[in-house]
Amino acid sequence: MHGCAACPVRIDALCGALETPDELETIHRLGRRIEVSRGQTVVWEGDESLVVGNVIEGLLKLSIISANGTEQIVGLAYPSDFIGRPFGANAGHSVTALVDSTICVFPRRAFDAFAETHPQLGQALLRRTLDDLDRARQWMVLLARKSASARVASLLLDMWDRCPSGPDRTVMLPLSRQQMADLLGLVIETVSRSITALRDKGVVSLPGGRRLVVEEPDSLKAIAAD
Amino acid sequence: MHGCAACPVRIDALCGALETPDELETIHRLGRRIEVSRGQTVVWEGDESLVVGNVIEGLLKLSIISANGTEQIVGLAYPSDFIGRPFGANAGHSVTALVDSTICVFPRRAFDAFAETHPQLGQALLRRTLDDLDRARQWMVLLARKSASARVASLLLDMWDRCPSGPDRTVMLPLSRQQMADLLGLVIETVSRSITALRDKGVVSLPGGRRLVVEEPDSLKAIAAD
DNA sequence: CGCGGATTTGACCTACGTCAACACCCGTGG
DNA sequence: CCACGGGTGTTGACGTAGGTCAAATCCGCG
Repeated sequence: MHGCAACPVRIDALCGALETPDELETIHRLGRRIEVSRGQTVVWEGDESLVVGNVIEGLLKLSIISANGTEQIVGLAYPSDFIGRPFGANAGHSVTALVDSTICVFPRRAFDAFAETHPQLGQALLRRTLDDLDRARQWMVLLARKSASARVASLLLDMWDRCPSGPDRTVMLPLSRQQMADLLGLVIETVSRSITALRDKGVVSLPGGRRLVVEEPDSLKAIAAD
Repeated sequence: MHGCAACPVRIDALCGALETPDELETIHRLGRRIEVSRGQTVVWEGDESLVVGNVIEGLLKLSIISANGTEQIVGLAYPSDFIGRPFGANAGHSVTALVDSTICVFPRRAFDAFAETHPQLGQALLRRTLDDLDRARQWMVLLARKSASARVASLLLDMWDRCPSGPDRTVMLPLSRQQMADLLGLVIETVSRSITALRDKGVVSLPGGRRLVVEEPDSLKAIAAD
């Protein structure tokens, strides 16, 4: 028993769309809560997605290896986000844990069948996917048009409001410089230089250990805008 | 009467998911076939999408104006593609005709209601949206990692198999250099230079008037790969 | 203390952007 | 028939943001 009733993301995640005790019971029996450790991959680019599921805790990356060998991170999955590729098509990207995470997985075929017979769930997944698409397109603008410093500033702002942060304006950055670079379409040195430039301007400070303090949110927003 | 039965894209478009005569009749009464001329916008970025619909004939762009004023094309809509943003959220991008086109539009609210009561349609839209998302992420890799010439080569290949082309390897390019630049995250001069470089290498030839002949498909593919 | 990975810093180079001419294509009108 | 003009595309000269390569420096951990 993993207790959907006690699931910390039930309301926000896809399952929140299910209402009758009957439905909940069925999906409950389908799902299995698993722990994935940092670096572990749960879906491989190009393979049929064997599982789909919800992120309960942690952070995963969605990534594609480009022809020239560099990795591009095409999305992040935070708690309550849905991962995997339902309905037949092969996964367009890998899904890998960036930090130790716990996810609730369903066998893909069983999930497909369940979704087809429970319109509520299909509906909810559709809305979620439309939102993901909007976000992906917004990110395309960043990749295509923004300067390195604007990209970095955008990312830091993103993480500031999506990541566990202290009461002061401190964020614990979950990404290495390399991962930021993979996400922003830059190289590691450029990310590093951009961040130190922000520090030198007093916009952020770096108390060490992947901690970041946003000293001047407005300046950061201005830089992020381009 | 605009005759869904005679619609050239009915099978491929979203409506292909509807099966009973009853459903078809209902959606038929909801839809209206309209002509949009080159340059005309049917959905505005940031506004609530008043209409959604299917492209019947022509080509539209999905675009976002970035903070610094440059336009980024985040997608193209070919015949049988779905356009507009159902379900509440404001449109993340504008939709504008690149050439004179004809589309079949539905009032957004009525479509939303119809989709919620007809799971078949919701299902079909979900599959389509998942595909769009995969494509958008693939495009992110191009924008983030590929060289200018690889981007241009990728685009030419894309258009070669999606656009009406002669029995020889001739394509009628539907995009101006500016539009290609907006799509590829480049400036117009760079696009122009890349294309002439391809011509000089004998990979393509340009018989004038926006026509393009792919002389060496394999070379073009190699360049597109990076 | 010493090791290995992550991050920073520096010197240098190049792909692409910028700015400015110029050429081409086509319809209009003298 | 040719002159003209505006939109679209090409070419050239030049500058720079960010990539590359290499060397410190930092930091957590046995």
